[in-house]
Amino acid sequence: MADNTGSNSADIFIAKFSSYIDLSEQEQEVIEALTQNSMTVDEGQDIILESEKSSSAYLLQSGWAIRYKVVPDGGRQIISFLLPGDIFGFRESLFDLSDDSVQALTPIIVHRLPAEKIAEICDSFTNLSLALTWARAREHAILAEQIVRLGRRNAYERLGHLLLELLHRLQLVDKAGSSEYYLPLTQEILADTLGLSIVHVNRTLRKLRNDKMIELDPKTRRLRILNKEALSERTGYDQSFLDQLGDPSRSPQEAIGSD
Amino acid sequence: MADNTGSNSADIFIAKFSSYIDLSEQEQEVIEALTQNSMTVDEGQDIILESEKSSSAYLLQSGWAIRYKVVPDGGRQIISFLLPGDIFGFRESLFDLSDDSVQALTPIIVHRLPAEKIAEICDSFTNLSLALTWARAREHAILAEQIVRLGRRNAYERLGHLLLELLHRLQLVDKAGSSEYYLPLTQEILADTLGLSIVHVNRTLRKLRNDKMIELDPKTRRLRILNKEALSERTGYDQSFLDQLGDPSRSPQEAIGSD
DNA sequence: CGACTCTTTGAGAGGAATCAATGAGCGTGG
DNA sequence: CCACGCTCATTGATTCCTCTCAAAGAGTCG
Repeated sequence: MADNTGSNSADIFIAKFSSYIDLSEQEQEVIEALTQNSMTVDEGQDIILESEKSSSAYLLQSGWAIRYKVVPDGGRQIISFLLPGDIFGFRESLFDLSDDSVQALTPIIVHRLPAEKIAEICDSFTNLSLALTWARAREHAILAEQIVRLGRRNAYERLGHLLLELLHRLQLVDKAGSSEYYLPLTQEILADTLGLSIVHVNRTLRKLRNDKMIELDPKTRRLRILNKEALSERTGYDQSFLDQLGDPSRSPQEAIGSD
Repeated sequence: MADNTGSNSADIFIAKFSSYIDLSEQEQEVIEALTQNSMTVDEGQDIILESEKSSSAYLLQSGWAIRYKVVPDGGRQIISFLLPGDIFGFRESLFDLSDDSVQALTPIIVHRLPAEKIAEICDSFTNLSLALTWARAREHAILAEQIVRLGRRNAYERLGHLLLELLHRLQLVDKAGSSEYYLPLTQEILADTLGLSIVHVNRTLRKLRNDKMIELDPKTRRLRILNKEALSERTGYDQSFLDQLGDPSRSPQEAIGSD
């Protein structure tokens, strides 16, 4: 799935689904058809607003986005990150319940999918319907992990755990090296994700650096995890929770290509 | 728990789905057929174990259960509560990823549904497939709320907010009065749900009592919320998040995603 | 009447928030 | 070209929310 010459924008989705489900030629063509017309959204722009009922689903081709909610006192809680290859909005597109908002963290490219289209496709192609169900299950597992992180871990563990999860998820779509990746998050975003204050995120990040767990240059935004084993151990990160969500037949290492 | 006269064990599920989706006579009969053979699980027993791959889904007829995960240090985080009318295990039944466990908090009655059966039904009955999708969306909204609760609220708000959510969810299945219900939770369960210590839950509960927000008798386990408006205001509880999940006035769009 | 489990209280420790202020990098306009 | 304004990262000082340790009621069960 190298994204060089002759590569297709559908590849990332096909590769992702194929890791779990066998798609027929025809089904792959359907995905290709869906990813022909892309739209871009600027950094900071909302794609789905909390109250607005959207009737589309989206395939995220590139860039990072967040799903978030605002609390009465003005605070914000980030529910989850959306990374390349992720699908979002399909739940809201069915019922009028987009209870949370989605915002681009970087410029992103998405493919919009009208609700009718999804319904149509799911009716005709069993495996695509299954792929959608799988994507939902995956999302659920990620949310459950986020709940554990917030409920039962301290700041140090939360941060380290999140950074490991992101490494892992990015590797599944070839967007990370074996232990480093581009992390386009400000400390404020991290704070709103982990239920911490910005100040405390800053201090905890320093601790991680002092402990030689990570290297992070605020300029380049390049994050390197120096000791995955130690950090996983220290933060209670269980790789298997995402392994299940990737390719069961091959080891995760194989999926890591150059980036 | 089971109502006697002429009422049917399928009623709770039919009523729940009907609040959002119009089921045909035939579809209602399918549900009735599914709820004929029930099994009971004792308090404290696990229904789905973390590692064990279960290939069934379950309809929860009566009683309370929790979905939880254990962390390396021995702690436990409760992901969500399962109340009468809820469905669980259907995600795990499709893929081998039951990443969390389910345990009965009270004696419960469930109806087991083999995975093949689900697939079969979803293929044949569009609305039942839609109902399942709806149940998943509902669950997602509840998890998102839990994330906000853990990430951006203090102990007082977390507790009050949870008690309001439970009141609301129980009302949707006729298991609560206008402002009171049976709460079969120990303070330890509350602590593991809200990411707090038992001691702090105890103190916060007392504060809620002192503030005349609630009445709770540890003996009878009867909870009464004395001032819903004040408590909602104080804890940032937004009733609409669940209203959307049970309000019959909204119409669903098209069918999607058979499984 | 012990052995449990669950609740309740007290005291002290500590993790994380808040308040406050400085520095660094960047784009824009005078 | 440099100053001003903006966002983001950093650090110090102080406060406080929540945890941990400890121990004592209270209800239940055999």
